[in-house]
Amino acid sequence: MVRAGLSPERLTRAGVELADEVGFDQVTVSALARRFDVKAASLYSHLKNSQELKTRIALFALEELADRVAAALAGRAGKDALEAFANAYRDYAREHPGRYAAARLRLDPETAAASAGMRHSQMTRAILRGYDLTEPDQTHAVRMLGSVFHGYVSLEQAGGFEHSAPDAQESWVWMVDSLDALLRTRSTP
Amino acid sequence: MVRAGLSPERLTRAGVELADEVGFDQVTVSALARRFDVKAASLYSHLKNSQELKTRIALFALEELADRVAAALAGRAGKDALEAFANAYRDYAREHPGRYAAARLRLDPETAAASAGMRHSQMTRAILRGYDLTEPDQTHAVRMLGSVFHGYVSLEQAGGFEHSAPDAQESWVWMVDSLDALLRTRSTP
DNA sequence: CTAATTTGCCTATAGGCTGTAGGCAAATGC
DNA sequence: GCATTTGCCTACAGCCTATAGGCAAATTAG
Repeated sequence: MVRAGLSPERLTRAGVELADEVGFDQVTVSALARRFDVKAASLYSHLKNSQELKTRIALFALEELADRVAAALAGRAGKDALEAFANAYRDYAREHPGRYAAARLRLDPETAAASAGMRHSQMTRAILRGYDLTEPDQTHAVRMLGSVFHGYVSLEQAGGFEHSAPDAQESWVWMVDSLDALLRTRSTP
Repeated sequence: MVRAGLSPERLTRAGVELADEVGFDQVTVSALARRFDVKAASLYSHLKNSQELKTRIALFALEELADRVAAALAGRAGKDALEAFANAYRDYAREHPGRYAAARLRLDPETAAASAGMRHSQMTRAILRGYDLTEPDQTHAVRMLGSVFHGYVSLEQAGGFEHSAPDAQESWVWMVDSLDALLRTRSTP
């Protein structure tokens, strides 16, 4: 009986791919075991439980998304940075719907603190440096950007803009434009 | 053996309450049966399957939320209407997290068409009458408002603003203010 | 008012997922 | 080569969805 060569890392990787294929909430220990042609019970030597699997996938997605956003932001400022940030976010969600859903998993405080979550908020704040906002406006703006991008991507993924004109892409551009204008209005140079 | 007096309507009502108590995705046929002190199999005379239960709860929530928003909007216009709309939305999510989650369930096209979903987009458009937007800006604005309100409420519910100052309420007011300013900027009287 | 029918909830059952316990064989170390 | 460790296995228990068929309560008909 040849061994499958399981490990937490390989299981996480496969879980990440499974999430994109069948949806994050369809990721189960059973389905993952089938993918390795192994019995479900065997996975419990490598994973404490299914929650740990989901958390690992979420952490992977948060990290990957942060990397992408960081790459997109490199060398950009102002509206350019805002657009790059917005598009990195939306593109990731479109390319990897399961990973994006995973990234929204609610983590327990200590896991969240050790996650790439901090990088995300730091990068959002970095964008706002181009707009000269002072506290508490900066925090308000961070929350607003997070809300609008997440909200849009989430509604788009749910098919909310599918059967109506104009194209979702147009609204996205309009929205990012509008946010840029708004932030410039709020800036105190 | 005294009968429990089940019906699709009573089951839906109880499901709605269960959703707020334990979370929408913890609503199961089994849990609902326990609540009526009845075996799970008995519910299948009244419900086709668990999907139907969830859909019914979603439709109830959409309707109830639309009613609330309609009441909040009555007699208001402009920024006043925008604030009322925003608050009706957020308050509902805070008071009834399970119902709010249910309202976000993806419905199949024909069910969606027969739902209160249309009322929601019509009411959003009604608010924008106060800002003299022309197409396609109006559609873009409808999508943006939907995104930002849903996004904020969703992040707030996920605890995203819990451990940081200032209070989530302050950011909300700031955001609604900003959206009003933005829409006025975009208006073409 | 009783008898027939319908309706409502039951038990039994099957299949899927999570998770634990204990077993055997492959890999590793001495 | 032999002992130990490791990895995946079977078996099982508990909970969930869903179907089939049964019996008794409620309703309708004569």
